[in-house]
Amino acid sequence: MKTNLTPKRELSAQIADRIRAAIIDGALKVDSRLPSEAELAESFGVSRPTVREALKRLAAKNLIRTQRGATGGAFVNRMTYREARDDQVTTSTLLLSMNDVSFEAACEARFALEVSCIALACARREDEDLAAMEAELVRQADETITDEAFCASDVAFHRAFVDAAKNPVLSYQLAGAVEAMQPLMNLITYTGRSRARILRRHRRLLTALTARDTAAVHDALDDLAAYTVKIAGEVEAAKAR
Amino acid sequence: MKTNLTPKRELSAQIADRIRAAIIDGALKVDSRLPSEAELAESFGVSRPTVREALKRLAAKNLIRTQRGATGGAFVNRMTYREARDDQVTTSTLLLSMNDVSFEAACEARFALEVSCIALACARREDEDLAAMEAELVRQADETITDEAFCASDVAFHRAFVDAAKNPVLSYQLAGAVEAMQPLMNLITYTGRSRARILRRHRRLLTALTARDTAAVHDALDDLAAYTVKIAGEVEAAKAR
DNA sequence: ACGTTCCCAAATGTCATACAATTGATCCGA
DNA sequence: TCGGATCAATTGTATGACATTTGGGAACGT
Repeated sequence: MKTNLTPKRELSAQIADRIRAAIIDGALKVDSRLPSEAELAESFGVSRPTVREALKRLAAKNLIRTQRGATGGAFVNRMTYREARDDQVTTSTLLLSMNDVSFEAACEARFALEVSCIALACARREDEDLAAMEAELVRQADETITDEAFCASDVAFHRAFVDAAKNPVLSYQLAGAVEAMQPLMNLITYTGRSRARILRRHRRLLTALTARDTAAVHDALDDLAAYTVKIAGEVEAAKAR
Repeated sequence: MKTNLTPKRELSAQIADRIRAAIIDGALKVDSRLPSEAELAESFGVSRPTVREALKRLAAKNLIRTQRGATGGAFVNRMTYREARDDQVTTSTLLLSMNDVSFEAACEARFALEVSCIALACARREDEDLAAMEAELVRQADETITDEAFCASDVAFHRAFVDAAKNPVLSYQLAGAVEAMQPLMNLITYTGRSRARILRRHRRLLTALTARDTAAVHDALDDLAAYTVKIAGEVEAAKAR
């Protein structure tokens, strides 16, 4: 972590890269303390503000946390599923909103990914998973909730389905894909009829999952994907008028 | 973006949050220029180093880019698939390495996710996709390459398969899952026999994709997943001795 | 000997200022 | 008109100082 810094790129970026590399290859272990800012500044031959900029870059990525006081300093942060997921959601959301990805493409990816946990979910789902999904269906049946609340419940329903696969890595990956879609889904106005149809398909999915019937879950998901794209198209057509 | 800053949290973090929120909700559009550091410092009532720490936090997340010179400044960055993917790979890699995720769980998630592009890949694969995969098989057949090179080619083969689905959102999501596994895969020593068996399964997958036979691709993937877990178990058992 | 209080040292957080480096724009001259 | 020197704006870096937080230890009293 001590080779010379080139004057080409920003020093703070190079220093951040060095420290990140040290964390990734295990030279700096979780919860270990980095040298103080003054020591880092001297060892890299730069000023303290430059070191601080480097540390802020790492803090922004949740790689380190800082603590003030006598025994304070910068510590290697244990990456949690929660932090990683939140990060991925905002990144995915921005990616979709900034690159005018078509609703169809995003929707296609989202439902395709969800297919990947069908087999595992059917094999491992427990009563509490079914209960969580059922609770969301109750919410969705309430016709007085807003479109945003309906969408949020939709997302929660699908996340509960994903969690039923009982694989945290899979949950983490899929949470990003599913939640990143929500802003796009929120653009859709849900009529009473479309809500009823979505609810019916959700119900069908839950029933199939309860029966551990992978083929039926697959059908329900495909059906839901097709209907989602369909009403998105209708909304867009209506907006064009 | 101008409400008062509380003295509780670090000022640079609060400022970064404000600007990030402005970007996410669209108040700051892609490629638009932020006020100069001096102007931001004055408008937030803080010093320039503090503003710079905030900007570095945003730069670390690829939300902005900075440019020196007369017409320079900080600009809202268009999030690219490439940047988002690289980010996700390092995050996923750290997540796996720091939380002692079992090889089985990670492997299960990885292959489950790959299943999601079978249908699309079979429907849309073009000759160039097949050629890219074939090229990797040639590399893997070379018995003189290192284990690391073999793993890298393995990853490239699967990425080519994913790309055949012709959905950038899907490619982005799966690239993270597939590439994040590479460090774990690198721990495995590939004997001549296991390489031959992996190669045979890869060949089988490619043949099925060429024929657009979804069921056969599915079988090949399942077979590959099972074999990967099996040799990982053997390697671990060997290490235990 | 024990507990409480107070003070201090170490570290991060913030500020002010200055200078260096870069880069597009402008002006001027041939 | 074109080319080049100059300029001004902006970010990058350095220096030094002070504020704030926080744990630990010394001093003190009981």
